[in-house]
Amino acid sequence: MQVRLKDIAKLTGYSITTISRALAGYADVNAETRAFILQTAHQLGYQPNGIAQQLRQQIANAIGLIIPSDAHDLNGDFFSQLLHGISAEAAEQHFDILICSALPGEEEMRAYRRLVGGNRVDGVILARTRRDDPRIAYLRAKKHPFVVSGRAAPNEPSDFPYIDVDSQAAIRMLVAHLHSLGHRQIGLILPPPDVAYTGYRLMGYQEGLAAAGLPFCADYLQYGDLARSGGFHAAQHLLSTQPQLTALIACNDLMALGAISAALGRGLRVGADLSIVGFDDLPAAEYSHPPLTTVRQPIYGIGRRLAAMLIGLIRGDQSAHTQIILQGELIVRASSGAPQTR
Amino acid sequence: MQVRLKDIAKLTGYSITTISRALAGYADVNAETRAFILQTAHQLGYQPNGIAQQLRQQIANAIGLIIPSDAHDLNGDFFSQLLHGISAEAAEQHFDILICSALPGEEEMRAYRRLVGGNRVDGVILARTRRDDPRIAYLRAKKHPFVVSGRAAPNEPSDFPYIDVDSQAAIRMLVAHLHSLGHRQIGLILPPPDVAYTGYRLMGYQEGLAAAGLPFCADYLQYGDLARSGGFHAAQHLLSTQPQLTALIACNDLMALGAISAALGRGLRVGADLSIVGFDDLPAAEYSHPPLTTVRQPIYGIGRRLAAMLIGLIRGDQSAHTQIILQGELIVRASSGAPQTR
DNA sequence: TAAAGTATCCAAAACGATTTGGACTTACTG
DNA sequence: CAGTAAGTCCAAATCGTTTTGGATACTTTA
Repeated sequence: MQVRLKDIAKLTGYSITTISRALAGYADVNAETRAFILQTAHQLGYQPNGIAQQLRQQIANAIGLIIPSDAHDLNGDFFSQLLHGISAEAAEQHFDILICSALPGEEEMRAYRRLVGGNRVDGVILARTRRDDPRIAYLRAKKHPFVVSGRAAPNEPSDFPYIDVDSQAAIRMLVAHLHSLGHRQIGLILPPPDVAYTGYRLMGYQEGLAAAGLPFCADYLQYGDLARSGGFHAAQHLLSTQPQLTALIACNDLMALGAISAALGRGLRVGADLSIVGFDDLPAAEYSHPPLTTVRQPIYGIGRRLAAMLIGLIRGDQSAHTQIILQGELIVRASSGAPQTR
Repeated sequence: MQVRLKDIAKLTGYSITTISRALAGYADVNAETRAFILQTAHQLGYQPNGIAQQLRQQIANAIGLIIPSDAHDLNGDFFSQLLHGISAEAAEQHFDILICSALPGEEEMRAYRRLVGGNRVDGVILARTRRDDPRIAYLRAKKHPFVVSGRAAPNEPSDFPYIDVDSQAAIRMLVAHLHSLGHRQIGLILPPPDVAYTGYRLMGYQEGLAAAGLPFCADYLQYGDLARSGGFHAAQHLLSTQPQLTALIACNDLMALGAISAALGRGLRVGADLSIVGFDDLPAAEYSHPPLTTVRQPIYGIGRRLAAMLIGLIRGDQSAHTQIILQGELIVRASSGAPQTR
């Protein structure tokens, strides 16, 4: 069934060693012999057994990605773009990606132990850092290569390689943008409190208000679940309890899209009666109605760079142990405009 | 560093065999001995080397998924929902998912050979079947377990296990829906011709027209790339060359969303001046403006069932070799309405 | 009391590759 | 012509498990 080195050896009359070395391109094999062996191998459709290679070489040529499966739809576009970037880079470097989804908590840690402790992957990419993240503690203790999409929360040490967007500055930028349009009452829809970057975004909001000389009001805050529905409900609540708001900042695009739905549902003209801005610049942002003002985060590129960093670490390149903070880019579209009183 | 059976053996004084059998729960190990071994193993943080287990047991406990990476964003929600379903089921059955992205063509086939021929996965899930799909030919020849999301094209044999939605009937349903609202000029935005299901959707359209007593007009057809931009451009073209159209059927939701953008951009009121319907019922459909009339396809559930089928096949359960065709569910929302002349 | 059974344990052989450390020829060098 | 170098090849060890086929000692049975 499966062709092994042994079969080629038997057929050609050479030893397994020679077959292996011929295929691997070592110089101590006669050119004719190698040609003969290569031809036979090809004829038999030989494909090395990856598992055996991995065992012998002690490398899996795979990186692990454990997806928090609580998100109803994995946060759709964000994850799929990140994954796309990761897998593109991994493919180029001949790495596979081992994915497994698990609920945060004990099940998730079991998955990490199986993949990491079980030597099934050479490194891991972590996404959606949480506060006091047990995964990071585990990987750090294991001294297993890993890179993270997103720093640790503000008051925690980020002593690991990561790529993150300066969301603090980005939110400041959004506040400034809205302030410059004339907005004075700006609400904020935050990610869940246990998400690591929530702190940065809240700080950015407060700094932005301060810079604009606007007061901070805790009633203008709402937490959402990062999905459309979370944004929808948060906006519903804010708009009914704080009708003086003329603008909403949602901490990601999906929640912004949900907020737009809520606003339209209440008969508000988004971009005029109410401005709504997001964060991510998902493909959906450009095609929403109205198109969404947001901060662009190069998710695909981040995925690629994360994979490249991780593979560098796996290969022992210590210079890959870096911490990168990217600046987001403000993308102004029609969902934000000067406030109008009807 | 890494704890092996040998280490536990040395520490406890028992043989590797006994350690292995104790951990595996065999009856020929004394209860006290087992307790002692288990405790020591736990103390050392023993985690079996998955690679070695795989080699010895000749199973990888992993299923493969090769993503066509041509799609700019992997078709975002669709893939991420499918993946979510697959990984949820796989996780429950203790299978991992090996993902690798590759451009359709030679690179893709290399990836298949590496994963399948290299014994790195026990089975493969195929998505986005294409006409005359070389991947299917390869897997069939290898007699490697695989399941497919989507049948082969209409004129090709579908002699493999799959799950598909009866998109022919679904498109008929959409045509009937639009016809019942009063539409007589209905355009169609199709997937690329090499996609296997394109044929079914076109047939459904033609049958729907026939059932409604409407003539078929080839000028009412446009091909898109399954992404928002494809729908946008296809709609642009149709609306400018065939201004008599009062309704557009897009063969997936993303293209429908793109088409809505195009229509709104031309100042049309979607659901009144122009009705637009889609296919999939992605999360985005519910939150679009106007909300999208579409046919629901249980993507997450399909992912789960595909994974369950595949794992059944891997375990040798021949009853898992089935072909399932699901009926879509018409979801009427505001993007379709009676045609109005302005 | 011999035979048969039971309870525990283990050495060695897999799984399929890579790599080490030579062996054996033949050709070159001083 | 002895000694060294170069060119080919290969047996065996190794990676970390699981499993086979006993071995050994102690109990029970006839």
